[in-house]
Amino acid sequence: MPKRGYHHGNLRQALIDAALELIEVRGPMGFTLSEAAKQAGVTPAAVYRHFEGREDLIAEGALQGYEIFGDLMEYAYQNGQPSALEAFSATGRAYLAFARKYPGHYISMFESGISINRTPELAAAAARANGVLEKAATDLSQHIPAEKRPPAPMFSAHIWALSHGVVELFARNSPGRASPFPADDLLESGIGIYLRGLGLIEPDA
Amino acid sequence: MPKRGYHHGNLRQALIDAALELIEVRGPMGFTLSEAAKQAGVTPAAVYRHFEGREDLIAEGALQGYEIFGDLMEYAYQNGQPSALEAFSATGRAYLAFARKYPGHYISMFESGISINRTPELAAAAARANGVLEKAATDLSQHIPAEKRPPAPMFSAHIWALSHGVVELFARNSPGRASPFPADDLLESGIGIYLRGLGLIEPDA
DNA sequence: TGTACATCAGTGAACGCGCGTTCACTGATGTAC
DNA sequence: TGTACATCAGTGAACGCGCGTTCACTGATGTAC
Repeated sequence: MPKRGYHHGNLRQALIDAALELIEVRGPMGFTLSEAAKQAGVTPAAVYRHFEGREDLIAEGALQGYEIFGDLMEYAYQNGQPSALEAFSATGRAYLAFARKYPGHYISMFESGISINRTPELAAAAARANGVLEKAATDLSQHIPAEKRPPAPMFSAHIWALSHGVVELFARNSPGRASPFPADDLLESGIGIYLRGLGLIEPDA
Repeated sequence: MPKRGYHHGNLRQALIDAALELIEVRGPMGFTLSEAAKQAGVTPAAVYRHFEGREDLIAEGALQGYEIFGDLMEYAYQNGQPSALEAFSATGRAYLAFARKYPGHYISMFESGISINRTPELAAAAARANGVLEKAATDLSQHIPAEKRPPAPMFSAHIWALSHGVVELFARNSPGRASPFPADDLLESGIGIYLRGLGLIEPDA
């Protein structure tokens, strides 16, 4: 574990961090390699010592995002055990918390146009994160009477879509679009109503 | 109603159409004024006869989008009358149909970073579209026992978020992210479960 | 510990490119008489 | 109908800019002896 590397210390990570900050501020397309280099205190050409190019830099940010995301989801899932319901709810909250805390990562992952199949590592990291949500959904669906049970991937997709929509429309400050309610409340209550619709919590709770 | 205008005919609209097509293909930031001009068969400088600049061109596309969107939502709402439930469901379907049919408009409206308050016309058009969904939600909420009734704007926001999430994650071809189910089914079933959770449709329907 | 050498992270200049925007212009269309 | 003039939509050249990427280089760091 080197305290400081050759010249910069850890330029590779510094570039990724700079890129993520810029992506958060300028959007995925507004991000420029040159500006990231400048922000890391380095010439644009130096970037090519660590990355193949602009796209590669973004992809690396997305990869780290999926890893953090997967960790958070897994932790939330474990933490909610042994209650399937609590585990599921916790993953929903973790989703929003991640989007809040790591907006640059979130944008790189979901809005940058980077394909999930760009590299095997990226595909694997994304699959792992997705797997946690699906597992939580599967656990939960055991509690639904078989005849009225929707496929677990379907209601996992519902929750994912709801979460993503809340993030995009109400958690991020869409210019001029005021949130009618705090995003957390919106997601929490939305999931609550949805789960009631599945018969998983009491109708008059 | 001129058959053909001075030189081009109706360059203004041709530019908007070209911009919308490009935005659909290249994303909101990948869109360039020059390319739109070229696609309309005209010099980039000609754009400035009709628009103040690049942003103005995008904003005009967004405005037309909100107008079409508002019309569709209103039509769906009216068409579902007198059933509050049917009217509400129809607006949900209309949302997805709009995103499908007018992707360029959709992106200009929700993903381009154009502020809704850029011009009074834009703000008004957006407010009208939003108003239809809120009205449908309000109508519907009359059927919920008052003590367990969430505020109408809240559950309008839920449905909006769910719809938006489905569009972003599963209707648009996110690179490498395969949809587990057709988007329509996903939205329809999601809304169904949600409404059941509100006690608006029979629990064992 | 000291010296000679190898490594390689970062430099700085250069490139070709397409961008958004400006400007004086031109020439087709519309209008007055 | 024909002519002279006004309008103004679109042209084409030019601008300054920042971009991503390349390249030969340099000089600090690490290593062998």
